[in-house]
Amino acid sequence: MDSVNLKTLAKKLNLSISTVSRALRDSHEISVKTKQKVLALAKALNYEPNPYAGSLRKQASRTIAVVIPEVANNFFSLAISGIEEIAQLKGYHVLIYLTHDRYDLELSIARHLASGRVDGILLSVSSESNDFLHLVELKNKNIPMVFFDRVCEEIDAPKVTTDDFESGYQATVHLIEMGCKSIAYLMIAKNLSIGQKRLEGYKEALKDNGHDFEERLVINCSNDKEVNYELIKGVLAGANRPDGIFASVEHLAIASYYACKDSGLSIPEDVKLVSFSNLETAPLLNPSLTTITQPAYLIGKEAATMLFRMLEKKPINIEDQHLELKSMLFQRESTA
Amino acid sequence: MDSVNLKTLAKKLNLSISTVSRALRDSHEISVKTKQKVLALAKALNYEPNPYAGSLRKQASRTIAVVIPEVANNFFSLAISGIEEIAQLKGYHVLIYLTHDRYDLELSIARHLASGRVDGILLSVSSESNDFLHLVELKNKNIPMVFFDRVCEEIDAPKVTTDDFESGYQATVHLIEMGCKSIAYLMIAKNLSIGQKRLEGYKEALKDNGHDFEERLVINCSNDKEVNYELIKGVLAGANRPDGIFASVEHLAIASYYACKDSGLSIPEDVKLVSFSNLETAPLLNPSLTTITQPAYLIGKEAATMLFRMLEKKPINIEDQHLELKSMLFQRESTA
DNA sequence: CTGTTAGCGCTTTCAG
DNA sequence: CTGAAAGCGCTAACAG
Repeated sequence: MDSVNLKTLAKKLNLSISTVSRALRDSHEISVKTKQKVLALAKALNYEPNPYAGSLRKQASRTIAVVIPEVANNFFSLAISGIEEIAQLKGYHVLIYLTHDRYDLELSIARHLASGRVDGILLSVSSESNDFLHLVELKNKNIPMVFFDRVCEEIDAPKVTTDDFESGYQATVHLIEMGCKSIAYLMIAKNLSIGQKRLEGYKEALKDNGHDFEERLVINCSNDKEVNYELIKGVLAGANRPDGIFASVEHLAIASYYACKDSGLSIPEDVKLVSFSNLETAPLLNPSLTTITQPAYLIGKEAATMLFRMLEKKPINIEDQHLELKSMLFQRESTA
Repeated sequence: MDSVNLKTLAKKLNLSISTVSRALRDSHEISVKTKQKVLALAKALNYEPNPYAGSLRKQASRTIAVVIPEVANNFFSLAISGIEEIAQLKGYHVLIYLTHDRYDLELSIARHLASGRVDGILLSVSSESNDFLHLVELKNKNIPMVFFDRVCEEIDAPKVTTDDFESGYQATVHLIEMGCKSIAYLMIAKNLSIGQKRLEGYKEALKDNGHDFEERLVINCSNDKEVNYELIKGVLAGANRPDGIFASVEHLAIASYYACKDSGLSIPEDVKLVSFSNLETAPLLNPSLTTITQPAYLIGKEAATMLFRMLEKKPINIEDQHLELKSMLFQRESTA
């Protein structure tokens, strides 16, 4: 209860609360002398305005929410870095919410965020969410929202992603160039846009290179790493096993790695592996691994920047409604 | 301005605001009938209480702050996961602040947090901070605070870390057992407790195994990866270059990796490398790398649990004032 | 240039 | 069991 507030300052200076308030906000209708006195005392007493009083009064919290499936994943870690940097620059605070890819959590978080706790939201949808009414509701509350990476196509809001189609295409071409005849595509939860887009790139690349598309080579993976491991092992055990694997996300590459190893297959001799991965060190640690690296940090920054444009009521160009940033094919050595 | 609040509900139900408020908090002095009516309407209208009004009134925000050097680092990502999980369980919100290892940022963040924005703080100090007055001030404000990983020894607050001495010892013994005669220790910014503790373990292990400690083999590294790279290259170029490297943090291992490569030295033939790393995949990707993995997720959980004990005014056992969790030496193959 | 006052949405005495 | 009223700390009309 020793907290110093406007009242404390006002009393000590024999001024009214409003004068002190205005002095601190450097209002032009306060004399320089008074301002100095107020500032001096405020500094001396380490005055820090109560953020919640301000938020209540102004109906704005200078806080944004970042809602993501998980953070123990290089992509999201880097994205958060980018987001936090922009937020700090703008004087905003960042709340983190993890959905663990669970629909129920995403739902309750979304519901809660309608309370006015935040001025804006950066969201990457969870893989379990088929239904997105909760997001529509949020949008209807007029809370600015930007999707990043795992976007919700059905909602009209700015989106920032990688060039998923293009990089799916590149990855596949890469495997074909390495001599693969039969390439498996490991797909992340199939209601995610990224999995779909990358799949389309994969298909197109096959077509353009005279390879037949085979349904059996599209492996629908889940969030359960054990299950995925078994699934991949099954694929590798089959009669006409693939000689190339394209993992659409990092943890599927890891599962593939184990699956190959435990099946007595070596990478890249028996099976060539290319994967999305934001682990910059992966190809360093293992030259035989080709990765597609997303500009995660940049994606975070761009998404945040977009959100702040909305918060500042600045217009957003139509071509920026869906920003697609280029990913990079990272290949340490040619392993022909 | 379409937000539904207590007034809205009260009006529609011909009840007073206070009755509605009490009904929603399930107060025993409200009739079951009224409660049901209120709850029903609240649900129908998607009522969400304004968090800032509550925080202002109750002088408590159900929010904690996590202040860390960076998030694009597996240790902190995992720690955040642990923290967030506990927080969500307790119905708390999590604010993230990154210091980028800069003292000035840590200072201004600490200052701000004295405003009452959060009920408690989880902090990992930045490597640039020699001075910790700002943290003392925070403590004097009686804001519960728990240090994790990079702790501040000088402040009397609960701490959660790994067994840094022990694992420094283990890592060194490991290198000695691999046959190293001359082991370099790459130390992170020297005012960090973790670097010191690990160094002590290193020294002790040398002593216990009849190796002389050489000052020149303790390399004081910085936060600048380029600089570290050059530093390590210099060490490797010297006349009596080390045949073993113990990297006290992950990014120093990566720098070593590059430095060895570019010096024409191979790992582990010429130089054995052991490093702290929370990249579970590192030894998988490269079997020659031995890592010490911290239980990052657990550290986050324990630190958060401790903080909530403080928030709930529960006593903390003296032996828990500094929790040291065991790290694991992760070694894929014996590379003798 | 400064002060008075109302009110943001909520909880919580205090009255009935 | 329900209502009236005060007040958390701050901002912003409105007065002077």
